[in-house]
Amino acid sequence: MAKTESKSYTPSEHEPRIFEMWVKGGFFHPSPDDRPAGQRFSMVIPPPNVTGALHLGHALNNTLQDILIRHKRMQGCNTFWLVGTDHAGIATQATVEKTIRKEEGKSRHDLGREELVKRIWQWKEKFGGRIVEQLKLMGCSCDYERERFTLDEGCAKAVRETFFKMFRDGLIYRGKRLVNWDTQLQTAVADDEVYHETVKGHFYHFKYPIKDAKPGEPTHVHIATTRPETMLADTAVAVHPEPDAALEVAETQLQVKLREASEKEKPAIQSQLEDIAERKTSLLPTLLKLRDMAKAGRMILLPLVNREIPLICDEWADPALGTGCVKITPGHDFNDYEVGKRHDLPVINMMTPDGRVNENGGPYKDMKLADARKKVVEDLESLGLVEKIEDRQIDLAHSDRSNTPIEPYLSDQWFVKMGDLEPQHAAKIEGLHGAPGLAQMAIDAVKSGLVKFHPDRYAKTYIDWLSEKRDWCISRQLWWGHRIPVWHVNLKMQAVHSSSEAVHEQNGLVGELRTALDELEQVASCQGSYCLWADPESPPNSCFIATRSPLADQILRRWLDEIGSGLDPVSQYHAAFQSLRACIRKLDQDSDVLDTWFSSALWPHSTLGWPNGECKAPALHSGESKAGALRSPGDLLSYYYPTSVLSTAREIITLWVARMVITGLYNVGEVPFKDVVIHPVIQDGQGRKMSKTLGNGVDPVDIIEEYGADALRYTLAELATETQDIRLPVKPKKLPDGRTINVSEKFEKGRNFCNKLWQASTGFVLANLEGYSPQPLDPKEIGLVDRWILSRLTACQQEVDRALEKFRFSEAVGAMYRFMWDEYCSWYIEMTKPRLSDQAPVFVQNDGAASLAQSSPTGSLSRRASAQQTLVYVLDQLLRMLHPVIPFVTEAIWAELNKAAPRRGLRELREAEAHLVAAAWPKADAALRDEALEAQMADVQDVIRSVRDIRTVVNDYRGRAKQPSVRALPSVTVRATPQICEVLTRFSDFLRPLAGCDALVVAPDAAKPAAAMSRLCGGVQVYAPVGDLVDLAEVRRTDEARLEELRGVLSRESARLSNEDFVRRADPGIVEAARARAAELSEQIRLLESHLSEAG
RNA sequence: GGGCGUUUAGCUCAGUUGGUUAGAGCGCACGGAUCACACCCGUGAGGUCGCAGGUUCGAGUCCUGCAACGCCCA
Repeated sequence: MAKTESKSYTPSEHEPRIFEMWVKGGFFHPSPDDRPAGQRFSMVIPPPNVTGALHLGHALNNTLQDILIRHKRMQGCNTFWLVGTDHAGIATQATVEKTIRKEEGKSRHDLGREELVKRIWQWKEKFGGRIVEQLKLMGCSCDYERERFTLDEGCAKAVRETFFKMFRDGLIYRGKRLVNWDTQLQTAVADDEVYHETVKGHFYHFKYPIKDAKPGEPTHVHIATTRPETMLADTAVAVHPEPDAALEVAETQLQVKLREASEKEKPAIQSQLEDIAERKTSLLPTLLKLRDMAKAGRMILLPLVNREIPLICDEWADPALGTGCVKITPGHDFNDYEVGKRHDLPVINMMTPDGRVNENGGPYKDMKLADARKKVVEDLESLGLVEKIEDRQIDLAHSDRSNTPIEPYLSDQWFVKMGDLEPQHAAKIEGLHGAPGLAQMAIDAVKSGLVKFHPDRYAKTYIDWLSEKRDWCISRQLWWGHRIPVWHVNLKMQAVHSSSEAVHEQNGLVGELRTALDELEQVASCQGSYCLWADPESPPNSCFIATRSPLADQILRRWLDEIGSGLDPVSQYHAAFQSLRACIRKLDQDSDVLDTWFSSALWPHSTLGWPNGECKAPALHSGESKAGALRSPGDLLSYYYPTSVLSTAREIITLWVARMVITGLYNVGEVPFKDVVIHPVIQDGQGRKMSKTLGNGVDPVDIIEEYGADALRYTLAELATETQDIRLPVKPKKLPDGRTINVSEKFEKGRNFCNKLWQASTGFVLANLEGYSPQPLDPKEIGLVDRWILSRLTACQQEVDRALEKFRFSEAVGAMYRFMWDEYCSWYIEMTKPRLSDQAPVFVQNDGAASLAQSSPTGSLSRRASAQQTLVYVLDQLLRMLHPVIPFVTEAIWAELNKAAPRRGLRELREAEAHLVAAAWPKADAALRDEALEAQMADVQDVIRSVRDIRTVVNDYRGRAKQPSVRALPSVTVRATPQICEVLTRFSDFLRPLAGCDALVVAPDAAKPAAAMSRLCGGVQVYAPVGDLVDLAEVRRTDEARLEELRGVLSRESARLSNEDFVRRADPGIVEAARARAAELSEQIRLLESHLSEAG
């Protein structure tokens, strides 16, 4: 029958109350104190998207962070882990908009900006707490009392201040750029919010008529496109300046490639070569003529819109592709935009923000792009200008957020300058600290080692990306986010005739405006709140005002209100307002918001209270803050900044890590963190990303429910090697309640580990503590086995320390696993059993030497007592070491251990700390390491394994022969060198029970029993007479096989040694070891041969 | 197209400065309800270290090339 009582560890019985205890105890909520910088440890969590739920990647990342912070907390550091979420602009707005559309059938425009933002906040309040709740379930020791949000007041302040500073420093500018436009959400989306997908499409070949074609000249130019409707905005057609040379180059390259290609690739290359040869005869003459015509400045009549556009020469037109000519649409294609810049072509936009044709599309105005495409093709067809339409696979960019195709779209955007500035300009910017530009400053921080990546190869990703120094587009056409703190000014220009007059007048008006703003600042006591900038790219009647504070905005808004209803003559602002009226015709607040990464970039210092200039920091007292409230920000910043470690995924090294370094240096003057840990990506068993659509995702909360938080953490930490991907085979599991969840049997290892620890601790150690009375011990004089486990404990501690130091989580966990499971449980605990049990004397009585092993310095400590004390001490150390990885079960055991054995230690006895979370990290005591003893123990283990092996072979045989198996061998004889015999004798106490034999004879010259099975290990021979139990002829085969194997090994070894080069050139130690090995092998072979011959 | 990574047992992965007979967990086979633990204990089988060259006395490890897969950036 199954056991009625389950004693397994049940995580759900412990986790909630333990977590509550930690939080109530204030262990996660530190206060700055007098600990020096070296004893402070802080981290900021990579803020998860507020709309999201925790996925396995978060679980991994937060496990690693929690391991780090718990480790440092136990080492006595003042530890602070800031938690919070990201407002995730587009993702959140899209989610809420979708809900509203579905539930109320309304668009954001129906609701209006204010209402939509209100709704998103409501939604955030309702669902935004989910992530933090999940972190709590995982046991993460974040400071939940200081939770932050990238859109909260403190972050808003930091965002405004940063924007204003950069604006003032000339690092922010406005420009017309082609952006990835999402016509559904009507916003620009960043490159990283775009994914590419191959779809079925067509390649349309059109003919454009050439104006005034002369005899002998082509009458039409042939172009091909996948997006016919964009022809409405064509501003040129390009042909290669040297089509003949270009074809030659292409041909030569292909020939080289053909020579080196594998047979498989050759046909494809061959056909490409044929194509080029064909082009040289059929296409090249026309291209050459067109080239000459382009040089002559000839024009093309763009059909349908009937516009004249130039034929130009540009290398973008590849004579080896398509028709050899290419239409140029700078307003709707990224490559064409570059061509347009080179040739100073006009840029025409033919699209409205919602993806229709605008007024530039003439008759096609208001049609959806897809409809316009059909109509354009039809109309060209009726004009006889369509040559052919091919089917083709097209790589199409899609918006990550709406899954609609991206349209390149020309629009006004704000940018941060990343590249190097003019030296005089750079020198004036304090925040650059002498660097030539923002990107370079961040590159230098890594190159100089101020910031280190782990694994260090990721520094390359970071540096390579920053080295492109591409400007950062920071505006998003959304409503959810930090509004760009800029006002657009339309100046009251008079009608002027020349551009120089206009600039002159602009200068004058801008000067007046500046004076008026200065006056406003005076009256409102907000000096330095406005920054004025006239954009040389914009028309002269415009300029921009950046505002530093909400107050600065309120004043401008009030001015607008009063302009509508009449200026208030008694207002303090009256005079300044009048001055404004004199120079401003129109004033609008910029409607865009900032890229979410702009606020994330400030996260490490904005959350610690930057900018603290105006913060009247109250004294910091623990226990009086409300969640979310920011207390004494200045103190946190000076105490915890720079943070210690940042742990994150590699995909945001560029988007986030690089930008945090930039703003940290720019705003605070110090890097935001010293070490960046990049963790691997978790994939499913087939190497695919986990995703909702594939349904292969694993929900950490499901894993916690199934296996416990510790099991989740253990397994994830063990997976965290330095590789970049890790695979986690996923399989669905049906729950009793009908739900199906994804689990992975990998987590069973974590669960089993926790259970094993629980069983060993509560079921064995704690169950054997009756009469526990510790005394100060001299570790040198305690029992051999105790010394052995202490030596192994020390080795493990050293390994764990080394691994954690280098952020090698998997190694640390592996070392602890092996120590706990193999050494503590499988060997040490088993070896204490004879000493703890009442039958212990049975194993010593006939063997005087054995008492040596158990002698204590004073003789007053019984064998049972010393075993108890060491068991407890090692468990104490083990729990401390494991706590950062599996905090719940260790804390649960700790409480039990404190009840049964509150005082513990070796040389000194101490009262254990009440809670493991705040207990001291165990220091490795090198004096406890005894490698000679470990080697002796290895011999003992070998003998034990040999005996067990013989017994298994015996029982295997008996099983097949339908005979009952034997529990222990009747007798075992061990022959070995006198030294080893002496060791074995000292350990003989537990040798017999562990090996499983009734009688044991150990002597260098012990008589070999007849009809014996043998095992050889090292210099030890183990014999067990088994003639009564098995048919020896049957068993003989294993010895023969073993003999064959040994001969093989010996022959390889001998060959090596007979190689003169090896003996001469190899390290002498290696040669010596090889000789010793060969000698030992020869001896083993000799013994085995004689054993076999004796056995007949 | 550029960069990075991976390829070792049926599966998931370790393998340090090149040097014993290449390891672990799971799975598999056999044995075990012995008084911590069947989420367990004991024993075992299972590997031409992706392929081809090279360096070296010696290569899973270093170098070159190739292949497959994955990720990032264009």
